[in-house]
Amino acid sequence: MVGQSKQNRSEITRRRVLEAAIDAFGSRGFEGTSTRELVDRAGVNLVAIHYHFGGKEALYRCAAEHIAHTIRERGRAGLVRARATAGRPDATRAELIECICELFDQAAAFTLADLPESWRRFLIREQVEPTGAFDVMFRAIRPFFQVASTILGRLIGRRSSHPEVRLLMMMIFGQLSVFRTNRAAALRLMGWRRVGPCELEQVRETARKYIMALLGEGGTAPPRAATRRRRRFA
Amino acid sequence: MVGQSKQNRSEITRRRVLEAAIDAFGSRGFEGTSTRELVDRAGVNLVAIHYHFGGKEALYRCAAEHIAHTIRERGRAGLVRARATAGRPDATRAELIECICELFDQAAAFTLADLPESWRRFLIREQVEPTGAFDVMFRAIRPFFQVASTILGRLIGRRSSHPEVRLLMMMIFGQLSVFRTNRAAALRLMGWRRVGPCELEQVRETARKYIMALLGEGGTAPPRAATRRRRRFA
DNA sequence: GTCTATAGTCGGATAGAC
DNA sequence: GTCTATCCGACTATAGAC
Repeated sequence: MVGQSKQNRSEITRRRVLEAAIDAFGSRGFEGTSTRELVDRAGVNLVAIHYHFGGKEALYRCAAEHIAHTIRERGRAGLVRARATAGRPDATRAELIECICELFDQAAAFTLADLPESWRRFLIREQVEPTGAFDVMFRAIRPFFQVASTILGRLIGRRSSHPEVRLLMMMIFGQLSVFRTNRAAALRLMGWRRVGPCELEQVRETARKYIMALLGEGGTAPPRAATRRRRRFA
Repeated sequence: MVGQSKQNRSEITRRRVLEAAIDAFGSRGFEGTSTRELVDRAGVNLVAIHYHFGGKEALYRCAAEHIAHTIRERGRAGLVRARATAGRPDATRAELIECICELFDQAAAFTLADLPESWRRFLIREQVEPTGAFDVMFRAIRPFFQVASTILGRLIGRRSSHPEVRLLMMMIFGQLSVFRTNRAAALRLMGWRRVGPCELEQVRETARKYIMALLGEGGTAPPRAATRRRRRFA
């Protein structure tokens, strides 16, 4: 029982440090974060970082791996569903469209709402100035883009690696991510105080409408299946 | 002559420090930048920062003001043209569409190509974690969005402050800015090495096409006036 | 495994000579 | 206006007690 408890304690310390690290690195960057502040927040001793991770830099890499792991876990189910549709040769156009809308819808929910603010900052930071940590996280995100380009490729009749497909994919993604990466400007211009459930819903509905338009399905856009989700406005 | 030369020298020092500051702050952030590194790059003495700006923090604010000033200068001409069209009650739909395309086209050229990489980072940093410096820069950017929402409002028949107009505007902007804010992922997914003139051209052409589609002008999209600009591919 | 104590480095800021 | 010299605080990392 004692040995078990000690192992757990070590694991708990690791976890606490890791979560405080993502939070702090995300908010103030690598240089802006001191290990003292970090261990204070985590409620562990100063040397815990060196003991458990080997140093500040190694901790940063572990933080990236933890984010990558979480993204993978969170996205797995949706990815499996999307791959199933994308791989079915007899999938109808309507099914493919619903599938791509659903995929971006989930991406929006995840990156704009579910993901904690500091995690979001961590990711953006690495996009703008990639260190080795970016590769680690990108490997977790890439499958989402791969299946998205497969579906979009089928919809516009080009192979998934065609520049036209990739541009379409990036630009649809941009329609969502602008509310994350240009958050300060977006909030001011939209007159929002934050990107909460109500705002997210507006973004999702609009994105869905625009995906249709970009795919040339302007007139036929059906409202999102009302049975699947009932979202309360905040 | 000597007095003149001294004044110039002072101005030159200020300018050198300011430019090195934007570069360094943009690349490594406020905390990640040391004043020693900064003055080395600028080729001035360590105390120049305190003498000319009053300290590291004050220098940061001045850097933001310098960026705001540059944006204003750079955007003035295009803004005047766009305002003229936007304010003309008899402007045709085709003219308004050309005007909004032109506006975003310029925004793309500016933010994706003309703006130095470190300036871009400075802006993104302030978007994600706004300090007082964001307000300074946003005041320079806002007029662009104001005229854009006026034009888009006329095109979709709503007042410029309507959420639908604002969402449309943000999402069109997102289509462009994704190549700046999610640059690391964008480069990998597009298979690009950088966002150079050739890549910019692809983004612009595609954005133009998609703006048409979002405005419901799918079938009638004319290619961009061929006489106005001949861009060499890199 | 966790702690205290401390080494060694580097940061921003200032005083005062020229 | 610009420089050198220096202060003092904060940082990461390590040694060694418990």
